[in-house]
Amino acid sequence: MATAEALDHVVRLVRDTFPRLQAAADRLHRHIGVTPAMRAVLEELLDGGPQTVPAIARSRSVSRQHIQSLADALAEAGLVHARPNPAHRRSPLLALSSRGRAVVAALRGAESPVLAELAAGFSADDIAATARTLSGLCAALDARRAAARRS
Amino acid sequence: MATAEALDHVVRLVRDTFPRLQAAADRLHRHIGVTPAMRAVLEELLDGGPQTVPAIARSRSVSRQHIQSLADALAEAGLVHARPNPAHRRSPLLALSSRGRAVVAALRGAESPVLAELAAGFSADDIAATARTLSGLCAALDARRAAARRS
DNA sequence: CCTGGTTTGACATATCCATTGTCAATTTGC
DNA sequence: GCAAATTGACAATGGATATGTCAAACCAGG
Repeated sequence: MATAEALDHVVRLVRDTFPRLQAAADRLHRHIGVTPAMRAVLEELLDGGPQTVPAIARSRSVSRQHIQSLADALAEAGLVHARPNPAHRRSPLLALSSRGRAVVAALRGAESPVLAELAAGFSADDIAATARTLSGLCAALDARRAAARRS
Repeated sequence: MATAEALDHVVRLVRDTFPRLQAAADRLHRHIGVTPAMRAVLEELLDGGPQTVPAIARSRSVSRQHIQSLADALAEAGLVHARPNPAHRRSPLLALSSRGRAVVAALRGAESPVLAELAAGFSADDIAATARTLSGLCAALDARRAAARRS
């Protein structure tokens, strides 16, 4: 079992790492004309198929209003389109357009050599342990948050 | 050596984890009256001793203007004070006030039981591997950024 | 059916993090 | 000393995200 101090260290590292990742990805996104948040929506649609705005918001634990504004921007840019939702007249399903698919592919393609270069510096075991830790941490934080919300 | 795919997974987890950590910390900070970014400055001063605004900005790789505005707010709140800098007349050293020290202590004290609870869910080895990975990742990203800036 | 609670879209407002740019004062390295 | 880098002060901007409100649509229980 880990100590609180060690976990604290990890928490701080996550906070340090995040803005660096954002900065590294930023030029790329700007160049292609999407923001990182928009990209996250595109990837959600790619991985999870067509979904409604509230469904995406729930899956990312953010407000539906925020996703709505991203979705509006993506629709205006022609990267997603709304298709009628048989299950709900007012809430259309968002689906990637072919341009949207191309944008995700372009982003991933541009990143993959960088990731490969960075990956060379790490052992597969450490990376696997990191993934375990972070996904566990996400789950634990979600559970706490749900508990807090109920009370 | 790790694969690009595995590292990509970790990158996405960092992006998922970060806002959850922010949200978890937020109520606490709001309650005490500092923002997470202000807290980071306070901790930098606690760990690194009195420093100038540009020094803090460099250590966190953010713009000095941003740190300046946080420092101004902290000074107004009485959590830090400027003391004359023997090495630079225009650029004072920021130091924690006793109230600032108390605020950091209060934040840490409030967090530590939560951290301990969360830490129980992880093995010490995984946490150590995670810390290694993230600090390596930060260093690699800093190096890339420095290289990009020079060119 | 119909009525009440829940979900949704649309719109407005606010907060925080962080950047970039500019100017004048200062410091520093040659 | 003088040119180049550093610094503080101010301004503008942008992005991620949260809340709050209202009206339309949906769903489930009588």
